[in-house]
Amino acid sequence: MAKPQITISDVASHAGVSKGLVSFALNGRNGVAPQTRRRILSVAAELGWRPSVTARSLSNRTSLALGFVLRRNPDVLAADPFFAAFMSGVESVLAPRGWALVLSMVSDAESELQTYRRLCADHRVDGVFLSDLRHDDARIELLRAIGAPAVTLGYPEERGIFPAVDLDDTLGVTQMVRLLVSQGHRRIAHVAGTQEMLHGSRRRDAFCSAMAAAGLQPDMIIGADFSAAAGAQATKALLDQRIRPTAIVYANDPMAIAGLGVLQHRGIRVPADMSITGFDGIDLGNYVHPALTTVGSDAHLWGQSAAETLLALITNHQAPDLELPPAELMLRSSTAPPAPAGNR
Amino acid sequence: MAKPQITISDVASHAGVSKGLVSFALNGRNGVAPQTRRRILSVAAELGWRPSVTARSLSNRTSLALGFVLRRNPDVLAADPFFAAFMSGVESVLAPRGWALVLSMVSDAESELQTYRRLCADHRVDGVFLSDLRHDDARIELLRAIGAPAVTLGYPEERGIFPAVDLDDTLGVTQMVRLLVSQGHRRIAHVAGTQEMLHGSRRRDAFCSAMAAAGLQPDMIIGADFSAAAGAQATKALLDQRIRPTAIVYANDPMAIAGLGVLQHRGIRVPADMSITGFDGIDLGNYVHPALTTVGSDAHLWGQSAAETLLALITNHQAPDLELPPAELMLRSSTAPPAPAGNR
DNA sequence: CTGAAAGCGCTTACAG
DNA sequence: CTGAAAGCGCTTACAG
Repeated sequence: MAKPQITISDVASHAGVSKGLVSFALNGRNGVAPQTRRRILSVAAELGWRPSVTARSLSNRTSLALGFVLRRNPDVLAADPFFAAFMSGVESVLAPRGWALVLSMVSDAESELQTYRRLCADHRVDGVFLSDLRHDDARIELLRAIGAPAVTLGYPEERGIFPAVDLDDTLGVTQMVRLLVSQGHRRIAHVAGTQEMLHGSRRRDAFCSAMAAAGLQPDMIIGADFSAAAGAQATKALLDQRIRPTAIVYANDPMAIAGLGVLQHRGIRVPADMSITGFDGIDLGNYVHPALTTVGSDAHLWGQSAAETLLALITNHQAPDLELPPAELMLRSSTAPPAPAGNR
Repeated sequence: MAKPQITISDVASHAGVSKGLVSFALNGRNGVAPQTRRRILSVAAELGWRPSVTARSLSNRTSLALGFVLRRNPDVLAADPFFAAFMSGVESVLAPRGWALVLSMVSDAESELQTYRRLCADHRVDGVFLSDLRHDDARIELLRAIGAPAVTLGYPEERGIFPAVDLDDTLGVTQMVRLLVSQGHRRIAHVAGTQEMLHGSRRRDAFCSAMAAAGLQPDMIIGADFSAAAGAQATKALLDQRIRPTAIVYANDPMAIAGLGVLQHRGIRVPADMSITGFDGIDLGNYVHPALTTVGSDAHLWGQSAAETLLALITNHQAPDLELPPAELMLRSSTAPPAPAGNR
């Protein structure tokens, strides 16, 4: 990190021009003779000049970095495949352009807001990603007030403030219910995710609608929080009811896998005695037995699109909403027609 | 991100001193009368002054940020609980001090080196974490040449270049083997992790030593790469051998969970017919059936300690190696004495 | 099309 | 103990 750093002045003197011109050439601004520009650029390349990000930031009030702050229980996060894939998508657009990703992990709402505030006030980032949208999400108002560019993953309650990159997850729930209904299930339960989160309540609502559409009562819904522990708990509660469901639609895969563990523990065969479905399409779901039927979304693409949208917003001061292909049903082996009534 | 930013000059004029003095007061350098310092600090607080990170970086050649570059298959990463917990540990020391974490995800060795080089050359970070150490790890030499402060997770092959924060994982393997042996197992297999990685080969070596110590041949070792897919594959290979093991020690939890799926699929009862053990202590392991006996390490503490060590290295230009408490055996339900011979 | 100069907001010798 | 000034490495009006 020492190294006799070569600067714009070196390039300027070697090329026999002023620093200003070098800067113009570098940034592709017009007002530089094509020939001069070429000369400058080649000198810069020869010298191996890397313009200082810091110096540029100071003049520009720009940082060439994007921010991501994650408020999550580490256990839930660890089991969640979303972020690794999402971030590799983000990186795939940032790296080639020389941008960086600043990541923060926080545990509560207060430090989450604090972190966004700090990141922006310190000009550490030029824009931020907003994930895990919640009802009455305080982050939206904060960032609007600060005037920070942001992109939301999915639509927030109030649209139009920031561009959204959306990937529909309700269709998957609907398809799941239809699948189960078509297999003959009538008593279908739902183990819901955190209801403060938009995607938690959205999946639950989609479940209710789909049930209603099939003429069924969505009366077996248990609240959980996306964690494996809660998934197991909810499953036990469901099994202890007087009337058991014949199928369970979980709001994410880790809860489904934990539920599967409970079912196996109680000697309930999946899918013969009970059908289950997950949500997210995590890799491990492919390898449990039976392989988990789930809904998979392309998190890598999501990250890529969100990064592109945010970059566009930063440079153009506006960017359109983007609708990604909806999450797809991944039919595997964890559902089957319900056992004949006598078998229960 | 607009906001009429208040600067050191504002503070200086309000306090009736020069910018230099404000800077001295802020940075706790001596040469400032205690009373003056107090006045300056209180004016700064009143005005709500946040010294510009960028400006400071430019003068200082310092960035107040640490770098983490991750080279991983997103699928493997997603199933790995390590990084979420590790990073929350890192964050817990960075955030209070106003430092940030710059995260990169890359897929191959070349872009990994490239990323380290860029991060350091651009002064985007003041130091970096080195995880997933490999044999002949090119990153070590690169960072040594650059002169970048770095801390390694675990000891690299050549010690003493950078401080290491180590958490022994061989003891856990040894205990695992001893446990199985004490339960009567003799044919114990190992599904190994990526051998280019130090922790992959280290766990394998520990397995061999422990077997040898028990007077057993470590002749049932299958190579895998820490992914669930490879874990399933390896398990099938093991089952297709003429002589089957009675227990399988997996190098990580996702492989063990995938292996469990294969065993269940083939109707092999765990632990009655086959004992299995994992490694890492991921949350989900608690909820599969049977709950996975594994070895758990405190990744949060690891992150915290690594961050502290790296910060110390940056400010003091040296920091001692740190040895964390070894990973602990988490005894759950996936092992039992082998079935009587006739039962196979 | 090009140059000289001021400015971004800090830090740090150098004088006093 | 304190002030005035130069410097970090860029960018950007402003002149020509």
